[in-house]
Amino acid sequence: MSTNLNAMHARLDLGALKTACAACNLREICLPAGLSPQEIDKLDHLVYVRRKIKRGEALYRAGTAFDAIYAVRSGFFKTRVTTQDGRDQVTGFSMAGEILGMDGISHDEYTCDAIALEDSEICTIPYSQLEKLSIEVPSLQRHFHKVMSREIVRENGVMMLLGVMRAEERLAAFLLNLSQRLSARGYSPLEFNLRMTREEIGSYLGMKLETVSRSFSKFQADGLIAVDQKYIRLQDIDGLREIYAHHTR
Amino acid sequence: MSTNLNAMHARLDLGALKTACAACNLREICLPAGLSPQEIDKLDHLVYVRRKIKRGEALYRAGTAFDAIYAVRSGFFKTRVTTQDGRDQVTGFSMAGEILGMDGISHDEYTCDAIALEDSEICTIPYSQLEKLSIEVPSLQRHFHKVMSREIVRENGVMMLLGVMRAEERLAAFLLNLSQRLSARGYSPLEFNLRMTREEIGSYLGMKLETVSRSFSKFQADGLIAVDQKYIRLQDIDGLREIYAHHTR
DNA sequence: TAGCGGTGTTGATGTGGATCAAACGCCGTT
DNA sequence: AACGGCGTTTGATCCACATCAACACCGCTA
Repeated sequence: MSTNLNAMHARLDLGALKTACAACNLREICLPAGLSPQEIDKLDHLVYVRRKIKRGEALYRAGTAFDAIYAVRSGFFKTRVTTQDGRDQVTGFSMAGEILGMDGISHDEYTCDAIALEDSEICTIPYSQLEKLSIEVPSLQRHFHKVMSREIVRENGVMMLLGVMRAEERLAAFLLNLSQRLSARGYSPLEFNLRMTREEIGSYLGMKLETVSRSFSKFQADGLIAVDQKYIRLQDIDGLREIYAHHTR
Repeated sequence: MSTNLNAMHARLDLGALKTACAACNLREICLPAGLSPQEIDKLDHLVYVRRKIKRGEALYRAGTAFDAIYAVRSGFFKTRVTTQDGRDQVTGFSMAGEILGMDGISHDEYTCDAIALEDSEICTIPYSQLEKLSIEVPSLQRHFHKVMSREIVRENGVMMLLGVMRAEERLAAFLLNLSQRLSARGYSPLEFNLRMTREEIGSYLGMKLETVSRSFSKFQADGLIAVDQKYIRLQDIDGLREIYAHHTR
């Protein structure tokens, strides 16, 4: 558990189990966004467990008792809901700095599964303590509300995708969204490796993996992107935007 | 403004502009759910504006400044998001006791339109005051979090609808959901009048109005429901459940 | 009482993407 | 180096739903 040779992050914990939002380079996009150094310090006392989740493992599963929300420290997750009969819908992909588990608040149990798509690390934020601290630190309360609200807005956007857009528009929207989020984290907005399979993309976008694959091929043929397995390079981002905006027909 | 001859609710305001959650028959399903009488009393000071919205009018629109959330007192709303090019997606329908406007928190402006589908009445809950009161009344904070979380979960369900279910399954899910919510409000779960058009149902469910109409006719032919324009009677609710559960194929 | 616009139903036809099927590349295993 | 399995690509075919079109109905207003 304390094999903290994970080079990139070793400086952050300095041998302590306790994490340090104050020293985390995600603090501007994660839960502490907008807090003062003093306030972040308080939050640090709350986020006391960092946990590693291996690729393929669940951070939590639908039906298990809710007691914490999670911040993705590193890695990549999908969330999905499943029906009795086993069909499932990917409801989102989460990357560093994003918050997971808010679906659990409503009924004191999680309603979806959160599965790591690569070896990942998360910070545990016990909900009861978050509630308490929100009372002491109004700006934390406000920011947490914003995080939840943002999730609502994001899901509205997905409903739009699924409800009115056609296959290629959805995929263009998906790529542009990924690009933008990677960019906000200091990565290249123009080239990246997908962490999910075609099938997972399809599930998220409400289409079959074959259609995802075909659309990728089409985009490549049209010079919009270069695809090599999971590696994607956006070659004509305006072209993609045009496809995305073009839910005119 | 004070033509409070609106028979059903006149007893509630007794000539005062101030609303009274304490006396509201929706208090068990609305924002005050779970609060003690003393706490509800505090909330009452906050919910000081009740407003009437006529059928077709907007409670708020995307892009306008956010400063309050709203509780539906009576009536019926749809929320929708619209793209530049005018296509829109109905993201939800709201009835008495449900909360609107939480999408506005994230970026200090509303991101969707909330349109009354019949003459309606809403309670305004200024957000800044809700924030303050949440600090004083932890159970209010908790319940508000639950309300937001429930919205996230609801939207997950819609994503499931849109992503993996076929037309008749979606419509069955829609009817069962309406039935359940009406039932929770003391109305008959077996017969009701739709407040929205076929087109609005279709937009919500990601299908065309013709398909909605055809599916209604199919259900009727199969003896599952009786349809007479907006009037719906559920005749075989288990049959509907079977269709809904049957996203096996 | 007629006319009219918004809404709903139903039929005929078209099509985007699903389904079915085959083959290939990549990767870890033996 | 051969093997098997998973993920992906691509082609052929199918079908659920969209689209196009005509008409019916209902509540208005005049």
